[in-house]
Amino acid sequence: MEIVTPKCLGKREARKQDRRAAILAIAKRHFMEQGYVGVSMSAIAAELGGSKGTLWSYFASKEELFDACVDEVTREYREQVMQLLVPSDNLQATLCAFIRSLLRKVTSREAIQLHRVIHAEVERSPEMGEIFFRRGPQRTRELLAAHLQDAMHKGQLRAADPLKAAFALTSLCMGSQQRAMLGHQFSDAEIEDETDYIVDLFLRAFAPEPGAA
Amino acid sequence: MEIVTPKCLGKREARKQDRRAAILAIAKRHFMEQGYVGVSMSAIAAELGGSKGTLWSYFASKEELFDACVDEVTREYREQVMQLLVPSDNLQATLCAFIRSLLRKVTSREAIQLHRVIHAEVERSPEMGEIFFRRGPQRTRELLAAHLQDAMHKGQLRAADPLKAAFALTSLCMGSQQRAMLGHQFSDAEIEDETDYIVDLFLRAFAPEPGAA
DNA sequence: AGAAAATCGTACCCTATAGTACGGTTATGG
DNA sequence: CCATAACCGTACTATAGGGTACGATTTTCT
Repeated sequence: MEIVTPKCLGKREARKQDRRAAILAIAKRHFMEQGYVGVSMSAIAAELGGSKGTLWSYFASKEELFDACVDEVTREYREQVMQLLVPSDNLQATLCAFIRSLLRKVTSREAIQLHRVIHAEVERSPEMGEIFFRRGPQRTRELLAAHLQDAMHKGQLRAADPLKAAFALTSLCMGSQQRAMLGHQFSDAEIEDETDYIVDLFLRAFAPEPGAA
Repeated sequence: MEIVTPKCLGKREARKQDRRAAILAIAKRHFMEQGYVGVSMSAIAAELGGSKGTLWSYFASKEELFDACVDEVTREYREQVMQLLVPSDNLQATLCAFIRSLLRKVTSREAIQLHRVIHAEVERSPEMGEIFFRRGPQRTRELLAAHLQDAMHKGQLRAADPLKAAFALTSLCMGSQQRAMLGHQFSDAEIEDETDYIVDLFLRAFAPEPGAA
């Protein structure tokens, strides 16, 4: 039976996995750069180097390949965004670092492309949007919320619903994302300015109330 | 009869304009609902009722027709959004009314579809995004900024760059738009809550400073 | 009425592209 | 060493869709 054999794969199996990964990598790049309709299976097969029959032996249709790509890209994206929050003892510094990273991330070319593709796909399968939202932006906000709640307990911020506060803080970055999605390229200086502005605004809005202990 | 015919067009010209408008109306609906690639010229011609030749006699290509549609839709959209700010003597009430309308607008089905289509088109013609941004969201912000500047002069808000403040206020609505673009349907109650939350947050962040005159 | 413009219906061309078929070839495993 | 699974190359099918051609017909202008 040998269930616990993580890798006692023969060369056959190994090669198949490599091949599948190679196909996914190529397809991912193409789909993210040119969208679903902009990419032909023939083009992918051509770059892959083999014959079209081989490609179809791994993915039975264009849709199946595309779905696999979206799965992987969203997973990677989420994992990257989740790492942006690095706690420190200074609240303002923590928030600045987080917002700076988040702004960089959401205005990056790859994020723009991913959002574009996702948005286009929500039409075809509406549940995908909800899935993406819950596993992407929502998780980030939950993580951030936990941190804000800490700060609230410490009296660094006024008491409030931490999830809504996190939603507000990240929403403040969405204006920039909108501009990015409409073609604007942000410079480092712009990111820096925007970061400071957002954090300052947030800290004012959630400043501890004078009367509180 | 001659009811002050602003345009002494013969029936020929009149009919041509009607026809053109009819084509645009049909094409607009199709493009907004199914995107550029999702619509075939044959389908538009079929719904129009005539022959394909006629369609091509009005618009020389699919791209030309599409561009005309985007022009019109963005113009309508902008005009509608520009009317959302109705000044009153109560700042909070004014902002609430504006934000409520804006949230409703940016989460509406038609706005979502428009943004989707625009986003998809930025790839093909990057300058379109910039044009849309300047004539759409940016104009709204300028209008709002003028109003905020008034409030700042009156001491209802602390002195600050009004355009950046307007950008922040509208950014706060973008989180909701993101959710809408990912498929979430907002209820009236959600809009109401979100409105109150955003305006409260904004007013806290831009509260007049204690030391000021 | 008669010329001119627009329209119609329909058949057609051309290209792109998803997906298939198949016979020959190479690598893998036992 | 041989059976077999994967692979290759290439040619092929089928369909969709943008765009054209053209003769017949209707509508409008003068």
